[in-house]
Amino acid sequence: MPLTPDGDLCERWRQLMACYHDVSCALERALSQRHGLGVSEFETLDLLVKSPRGKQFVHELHSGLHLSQSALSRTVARLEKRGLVTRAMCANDRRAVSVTPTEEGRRLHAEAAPTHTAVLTEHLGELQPQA
Amino acid sequence: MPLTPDGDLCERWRQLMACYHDVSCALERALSQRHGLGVSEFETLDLLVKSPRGKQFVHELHSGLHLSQSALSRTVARLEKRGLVTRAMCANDRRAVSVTPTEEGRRLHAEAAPTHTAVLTEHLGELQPQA
DNA sequence: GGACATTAGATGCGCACGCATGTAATGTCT
DNA sequence: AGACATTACATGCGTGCGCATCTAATGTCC
Repeated sequence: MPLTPDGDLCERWRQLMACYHDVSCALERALSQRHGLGVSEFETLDLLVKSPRGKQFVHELHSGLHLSQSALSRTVARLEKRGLVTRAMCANDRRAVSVTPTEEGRRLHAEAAPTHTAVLTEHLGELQPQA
Repeated sequence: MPLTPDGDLCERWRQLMACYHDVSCALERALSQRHGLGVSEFETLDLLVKSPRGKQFVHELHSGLHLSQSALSRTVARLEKRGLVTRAMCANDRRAVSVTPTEEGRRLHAEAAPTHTAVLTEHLGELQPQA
């Protein structure tokens, strides 16, 4: 039984949901238990660490994450409170806030990334990459 | 750019998330605005209406929905409060609770189903049904 | 039949989310 | 420059979720 049998839309949606929830829950559990990070927090940290400039404005992060603006704002606040990122006002545009990962943030990300990959491999690996 | 380029796992996960959130949010908005139903509520109602016996036990619904047992319990409670389903104790096993859609529930489902299909078609239709 | 495990469902609790709104800074238009 | 719209972010609020736990009923084993 293929992952996307071509069948009706409803069936595709069902399978998409099933797959998403499976991976999503597994990620949440693994990241949370082993590193004390929620999925949103990890994804945010991930974007920051992989950013070329080493930092991102909040609205830049917003376009790369599936989070409402308010949720993102609070996620960054949580990360800052835990010392994983710092927030700084931008000089050019004093409305903008740039977010920079701290050393601790980079360390935790490096620690959690393998967990992230492992879960993805386990839950998304064998599921026919295509075909 | 194919939906699932075979690329690395991370990219597939990103696309899966993007697709899921897109459809999920669109569904939530449409069902909520036009029919006052959340996605979980619609899915629950949908399972009930399409059930051969015309009713389902809560734990049967549980295996067909991506909801925790507690979330499902509350979802059914919400549906009952709005008169869309009725809960009844099972005679054979007095722990079990069977859930039956009311006429109003069936009516609302019939009304909302086209919305559901429309959103799915719009957001999941053109996305290469397969390869 | 009595002790213990298991199953079905409900509920207390804390949390992350989205929506609406608030605040402040910037852009635009005349 | 002054009025108004827009952008960037924070925050009050309500809601749905998962986890842990509780109650009650059923199953199991001696």
